[in-house]
Amino acid sequence: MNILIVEDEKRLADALAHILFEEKYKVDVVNDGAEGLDYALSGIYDCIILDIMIPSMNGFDVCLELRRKKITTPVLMLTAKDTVSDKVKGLDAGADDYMTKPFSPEELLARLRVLTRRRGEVILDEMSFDDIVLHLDQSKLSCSKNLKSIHLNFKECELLKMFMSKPNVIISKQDLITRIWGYDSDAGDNNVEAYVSFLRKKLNFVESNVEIVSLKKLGYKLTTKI
Amino acid sequence: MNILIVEDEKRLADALAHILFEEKYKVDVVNDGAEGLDYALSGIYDCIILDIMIPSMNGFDVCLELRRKKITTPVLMLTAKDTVSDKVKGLDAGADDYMTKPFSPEELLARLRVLTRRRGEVILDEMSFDDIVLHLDQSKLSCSKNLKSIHLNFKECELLKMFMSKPNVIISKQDLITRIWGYDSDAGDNNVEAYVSFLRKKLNFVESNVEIVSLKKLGYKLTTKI
DNA sequence: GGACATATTTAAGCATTTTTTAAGATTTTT
DNA sequence: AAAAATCTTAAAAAATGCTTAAATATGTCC
Repeated sequence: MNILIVEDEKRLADALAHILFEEKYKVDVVNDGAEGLDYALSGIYDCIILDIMIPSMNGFDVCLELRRKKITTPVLMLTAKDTVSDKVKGLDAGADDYMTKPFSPEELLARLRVLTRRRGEVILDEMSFDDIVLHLDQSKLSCSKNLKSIHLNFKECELLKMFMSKPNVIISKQDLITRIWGYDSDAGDNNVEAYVSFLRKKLNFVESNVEIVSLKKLGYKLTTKI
Repeated sequence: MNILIVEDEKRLADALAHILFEEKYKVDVVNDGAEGLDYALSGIYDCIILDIMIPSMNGFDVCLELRRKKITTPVLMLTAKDTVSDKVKGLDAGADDYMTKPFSPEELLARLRVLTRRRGEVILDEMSFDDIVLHLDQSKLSCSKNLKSIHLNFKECELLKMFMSKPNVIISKQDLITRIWGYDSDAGDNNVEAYVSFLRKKLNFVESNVEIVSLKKLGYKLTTKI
């Protein structure tokens, strides 16, 4: 899970990053509005925590511009501006939630969970596609036809999660690397290839009807056989 | 826009209903948890405003049960319970937002707009012209008349993208080379010709009404036959 | 701290697909 | 009809991807 923090108060930003890191999020921190917009436009984040009063471009405008460019990444505004009219302005600029400082870390984490969970897979910590079910809480892949199941390790699980969140859509290796290994990792295509190979073996083991198809130069997609 | 209010304080419920009615929402009001769950299970609402301390079944349980039954209608919890742990409990029970009483109607309306505007709606990554559709997220060309479709490889896709972004306009081979092969590549006209030939074969395969016409010495353009 | 299990990365050889090349056929222009 | 441009295709070359096994790294238990 990748989070972008756009916040110019360094101490707060660091504290936030630390809290999120403890919760296993991957975190990028940026101290300036225009730069934040740049990062956010990459579309690789699962959520953006956005301050309003920041250098070079304010949070409202960053958010408006993001939405204008069709980036739908959830935005949580976190700011000292606590009047009702600021809240309305922020939410109407396209933010998905609005919290005022000082804030409770517990509440922030809960609201972050809301923004990063997908509709429909709220309580049951699992995703499904065709005949496979990915049990996120147990790191387990199973096939609903024959009830076979097998344990996935962390990276396999992340990878399958990405595929299952966009079935039938091509996802590039670079996307997978930045989302799973991190944008600054030195993992290469072969890392992805190796893990895809592991996953295929496990899809095979549970005798699923689902497969990972590769498209040269483009990436991979999850589809059903036949 | 249909809103369900589950709230046992009649006066508050009425006031809320009135505010929402003014904003052109259609509103149903229910005063009891179990009944609220029943209504909510219908799935017809665009948002549910849910109190926690209500007769017969509390709001947390209503929400949990809704999610367990795969109802993804957005839930906004509106309650006097204002501790952080209540907020966390509510949000983790599947609520999408949590407001405490007393509340500002303006803020409530803004948060309601957030929940009812369609976020995360799939942005179709595709272009179309006449009867063909280029699915960029699947690298696939299809014909809307007969639903035939065929996979395109990387360069074919780039090429067709260029043509479709400027239908009926002549694009020179040199332009195509610099855009697709790169300004410093040593690809020649024949490379373009070969790929145009591949694309024509595929346009043919899907029985499209669209063709790539070549104009000697000038380049190519995408047009409709007949 | 060491021994073990598990997870991740790396590397190499092989398989497959894409891309380029080139040569003969076809079309258009002069 | 000759010349130039373009089309089409096969097959050669290059790039990309697959799959392993072995090498590292990480974590856990005693």
